[in-house]
Amino acid sequence: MSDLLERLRGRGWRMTAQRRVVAEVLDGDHVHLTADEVHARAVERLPEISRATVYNTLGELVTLGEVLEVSTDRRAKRYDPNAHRPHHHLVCARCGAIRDVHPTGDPLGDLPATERFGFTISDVEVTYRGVCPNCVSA
Amino acid sequence: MSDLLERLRGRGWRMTAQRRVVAEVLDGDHVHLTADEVHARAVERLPEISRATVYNTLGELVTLGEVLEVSTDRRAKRYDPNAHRPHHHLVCARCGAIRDVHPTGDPLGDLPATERFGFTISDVEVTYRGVCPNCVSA
DNA sequence: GACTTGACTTAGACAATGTCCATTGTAGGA
DNA sequence: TCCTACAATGGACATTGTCTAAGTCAAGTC
Repeated sequence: MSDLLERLRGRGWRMTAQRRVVAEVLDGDHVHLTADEVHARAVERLPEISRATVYNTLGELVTLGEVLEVSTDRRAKRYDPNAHRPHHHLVCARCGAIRDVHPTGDPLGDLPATERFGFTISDVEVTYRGVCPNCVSA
Repeated sequence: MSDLLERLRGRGWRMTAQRRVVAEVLDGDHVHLTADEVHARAVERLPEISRATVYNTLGELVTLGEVLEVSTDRRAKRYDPNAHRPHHHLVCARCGAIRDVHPTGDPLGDLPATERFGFTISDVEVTYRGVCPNCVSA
C-alpha cells in the first residue's frame, strides 16, 4: 500500500493523517468495504476521523482511479482497491461475501451493433450471483 | 398489461385499485422506473395512494417474478416489467437512460471453475455503460 | 344486498446511506 | 516561522427505503 501512498503523493495529493489511514484500511485483495466499514476501521486508528472525511477521501480515490466503486448489493456502495487489474465480481446471495473473478470471453464484443442503440460504450460490469460454500453447507 | 392483471388474479392476488394502478404504470418496453417515479405516476391516477403501498406492491411483484429489480445506478432501485424475457442493460452515464439489450455469448460459461471459489452460481447480471446518442451530440 | 374476515392501505415515524456547508485546523511551500 | 490554500470536522439535511398501528375494503358466504 506504500505504493499507493507514493503514487498519490507523486500526483500532488496532499497527505494527511486521515487520508493515510483511509488508504491503509483499503489495502489487500478481495477487499470490498462499505464507506461505513472503512470509517469504523479508520476510527480504530484515528478516533477523531469524521464520516464526511471518509466519504470525501473515498470519493477522491475513486476520481483518481485508484479505487473502484462497486454496487453488488442494493445497499451501500463498496470500495475496491484493486483498480489496476480489471475484474468482475462474484457475490453470495446469502451472506454477501464478494470475490474478484476474471472471466474469459469478451462481453463487449458480445453486444451486436444493432443492440447498441447508438451508444458509445466504454465499460462493462458483470456480477455473478450465487451461494458460497459456507452458506451452502450451512 | 391486462395479461399481467389476469395472471395475478389467477394466482390469487387480491385486486385493489392501488395494485391495478401500479401494475398499469409499469406497462411497456424499456420501462425502468424508480419506486418514487412509480409513485408519482400512480398518484396522477389515484391521488391517495401512499408511498408504502407502492413499495409493498413493487416488492410483491418482484417476489412473484413479474417484475425485476434493477440497480443500474447507485441511487434508487428500478423496476423492469420485462421479467419474462432475459436481458441485460445498457446505461447512459450522463443522462441515465436505460435500454434493454440481448448480448450473444454466455457469461456464465466464461467463468472457469477455478474462478468460482466453490460458489453455486445461479445468475449473471451484465451492465454496459456508455454515452447515448443524445448526450454525445449535446 | 348485507355481513364477515383477513388481507390491504395509510400516514407518519424511523433507519440507513450519503451530501453539503460553515467553521476550524494544518501540510507544505516561501 | 509564517501563510495560505486545501483538508477535516460535525451537524444539518436529503434521499431512499422499512416498519407499525389503526383504519379500510375485496371477495366469499349467506
